Amino acid sequence: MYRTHNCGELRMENVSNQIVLSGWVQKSRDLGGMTFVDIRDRYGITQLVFNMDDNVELCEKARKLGREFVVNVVGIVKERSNKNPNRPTGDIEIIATELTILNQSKTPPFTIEQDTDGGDELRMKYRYLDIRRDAVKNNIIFRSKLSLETRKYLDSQGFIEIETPFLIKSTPEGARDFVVPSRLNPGQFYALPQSPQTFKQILMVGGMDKYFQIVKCFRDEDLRADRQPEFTQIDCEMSFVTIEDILNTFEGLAKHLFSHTLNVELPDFPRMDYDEALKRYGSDKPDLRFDMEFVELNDLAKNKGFSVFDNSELIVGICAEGIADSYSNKDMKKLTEWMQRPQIGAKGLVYVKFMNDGSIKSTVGKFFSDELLKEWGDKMGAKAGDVLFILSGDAEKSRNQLSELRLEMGRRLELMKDGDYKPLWVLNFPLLEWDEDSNRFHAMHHPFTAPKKEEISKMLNGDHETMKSLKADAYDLVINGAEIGGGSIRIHDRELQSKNFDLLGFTKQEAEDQFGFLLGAFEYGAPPHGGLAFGFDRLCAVMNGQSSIRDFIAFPKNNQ
RNA sequence: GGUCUGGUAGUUCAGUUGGUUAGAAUACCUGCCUGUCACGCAGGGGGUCGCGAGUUCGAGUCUCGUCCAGACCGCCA
Repeated sequence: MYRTHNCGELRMENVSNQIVLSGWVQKSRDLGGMTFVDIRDRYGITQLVFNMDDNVELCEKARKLGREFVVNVVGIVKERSNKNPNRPTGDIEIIATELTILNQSKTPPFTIEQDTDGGDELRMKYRYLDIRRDAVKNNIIFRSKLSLETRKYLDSQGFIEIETPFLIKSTPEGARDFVVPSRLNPGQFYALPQSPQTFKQILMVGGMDKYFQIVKCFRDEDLRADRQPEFTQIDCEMSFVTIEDILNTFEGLAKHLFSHTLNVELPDFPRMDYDEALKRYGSDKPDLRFDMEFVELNDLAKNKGFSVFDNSELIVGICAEGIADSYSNKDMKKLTEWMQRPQIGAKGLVYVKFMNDGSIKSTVGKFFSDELLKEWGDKMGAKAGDVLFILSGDAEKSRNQLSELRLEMGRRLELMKDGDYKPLWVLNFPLLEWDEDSNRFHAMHHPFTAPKKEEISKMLNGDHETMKSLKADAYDLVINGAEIGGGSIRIHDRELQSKNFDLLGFTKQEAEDQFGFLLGAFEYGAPPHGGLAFGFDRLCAVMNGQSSIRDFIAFPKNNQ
């Protein structure tokens, strides 16, 4: 009648017409011959009822069950009769003949239920109790399924899973390394890999054309809700491929995973240039579950006598639908203050309300005529009832700030719906990023990323400004505004790689010391190659509509 | 490293302009009830208000310091 479950609180087995249940029970009440034992929602039934009938001894035992016990119950299953027609049916009744208490439990510090009353700190301290909760357990089961499906798909595509070392030589740039003292070389340290990047490139030189690994990576940086210092990547690399091959292969992986774990069939992923993403959404990882695109107003708002706008590099806005009448002046003031918090740092927030009665209210109403404001509205697709939010100033800053506002309005207007998945490839990232503080270039992706083919000559001969504009064959997969993965075509030529290290401020000696093994490998006919890595924890979280990755990790790190 | 928010019963929280013996819900214990399903009823135990100093006749409440937690920024090639 019931199959055996290995992965639940209750293990059910048929034993000669009897059923044996093992697991945790939570509460019980002696009901004079019948004991009700609540368990957590599972198997689609709301609870099990252990019917002890007139077995006084069992009743006494069951009665003593306090908050959490591990029990073995032997009994016969029957569908519950339900005398109250208003109550839902489907409960299962067990006519119990034996009840063995396998172990007892102290009163748990928080309720072990779907909606627990435990705070984060408490749940982490008693993670072994927390994991018993379906909310966490199902996540961890999902994670297992996801890694299994990843291996199935990549195997079907001819990929080979290869392990790379964890105790390695430290590499500079990027995040801080975790270090491990070396016994054989006192005073020296191993580093833990921030990613298997160089190893997988060496595997390409070694002819392992399609490599993958589900691998732990380590970065000694502060935590976030979607960031842990040790995290898991689906790390991949392929030889003799174009960007198109890589995108198609891993779009295929993403589709396979959605299809085989969530039963969601994703349409082909749209693609967008990095530059376009910034222009339209102010972000290199736009959340496409809702529109609210940026509209630039320089031509309609600049040099019309409002000095703040006149002195701005960019005037850009978004249109939030249907809130003109519901957002009071006070709400607007609060929103402005929210934008002015140091974390966002907007100087101010201009709004134009198109009221439902046809009137227009705006913070800049005395500088611009209603006709002109109407023109802005038309350009931005505003209807009666909508509000324009406008920022101005430095182009990059304004776009960043407006992007935060866009997401906030998306949250407030509940435009990000559960079960809605909007993937996006963001393409053609810049190769280099100028860092004002250290007065040098950083690799936007990493130092092994290749410039686009047509940029190579510029890269070899160009001046400083040219370097800033170089584009790379680098790409990110974004789903619902979360960066799920990224990768690039790599440099496979020793000279070009040396030039790149040079641009990044490495001396010849440093490059040789740090990456000599890779440069050396390139001299033996390194094939053109490229790849990418998916953030496994984030993928789990995004697929389940959760913003924190913590509950997909059995033993997440606490903040120090 | 920075900004902000918080720390009160096992737990989640409330606590007014500083003013009797610091409350609620839930959990826990005892008894009653028994076809319940957030069962119900009656009773009970449980708090160094994070820690330290200060102001005051009087501090959970105000000030300073400190510790811890969380969010965000920095950081995350």
